[in-house]
Amino acid sequence: MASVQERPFADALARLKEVGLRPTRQRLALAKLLFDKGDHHTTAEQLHAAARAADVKVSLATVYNTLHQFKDVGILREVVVEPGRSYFDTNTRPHHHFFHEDDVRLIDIPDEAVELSRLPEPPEGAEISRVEVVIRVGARR
Amino acid sequence: MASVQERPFADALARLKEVGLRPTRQRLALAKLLFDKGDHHTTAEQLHAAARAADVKVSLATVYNTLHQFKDVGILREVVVEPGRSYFDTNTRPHHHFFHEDDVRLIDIPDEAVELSRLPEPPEGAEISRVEVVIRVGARR
DNA sequence: GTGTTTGCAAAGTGTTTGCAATTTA
DNA sequence: TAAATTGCAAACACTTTGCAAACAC
Repeated sequence: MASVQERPFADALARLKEVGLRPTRQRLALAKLLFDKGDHHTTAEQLHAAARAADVKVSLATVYNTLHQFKDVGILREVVVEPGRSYFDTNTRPHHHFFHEDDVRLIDIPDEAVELSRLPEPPEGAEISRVEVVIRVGARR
Repeated sequence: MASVQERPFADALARLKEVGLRPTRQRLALAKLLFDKGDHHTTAEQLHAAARAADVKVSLATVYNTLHQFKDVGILREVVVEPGRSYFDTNTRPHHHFFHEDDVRLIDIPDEAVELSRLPEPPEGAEISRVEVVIRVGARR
């Protein structure tokens, strides 16, 4: 089966309204591309390409802005694993990642597949905002 | 006490010879700045500034090249936590990091302070090269 | 209408590279 | 002296920004 998500009719428009972003043509189109086909990871360039491929006219600048707005309202998560390139993850639930160093690609690890049985105290005056586990993998020699 | 490390008289020259890098004036100076004062994290800019401050003339390009050479021979580790900026860690032993999002700073977590009691199988045909845990922290509200 | 959003092109940041001059072995 | 390294400046990749035109409410 294709992409039945938690919310069966996950509607881009409703989602934008929910988070208080004006549903402009560009934002709607990008939201569709991002959220209508299951969890995945994208870079700005990739999303921009996907938009072009879908005959959606959006400037790269808008793609960047939109990705950050989506991140700011919490419907997207930014993952940094490579110098000079940001990945955005449509899965905002707690989970971790494989980073395949050969084909330069992120793969989700379900939260339950990782168990952190001991964590350090955060530094004085600080509190933990997120724990990220990245497992770097490469082709088996 | 100051910085008595594993190898008491950790000598920059010896270290470079060990890894097969010609001990040039620049590399020696950078190695001293990096390894003579205990484990820490630096960016290229920071190291360049430290060099200037110590009256060592090195170009930024050489700092970048040197950091990567040091990384390639395994005496430095690259840590990516922020888009658009690489940190280099003089601690190459297994360990993890706090990333303080307010003052944009890495803090070492000793390996024993984190216990990963369950790890997923790597994807088909791949093998794990490293497991990185980054605990993002912010000021307590 | 009014405030928001877009797209463009320009600017910005961190990093890499080509190459002649310099240094090291 | 042959090979490696440096520094400069130019090039790069990715990202952000300023601002006038277009759009949403």
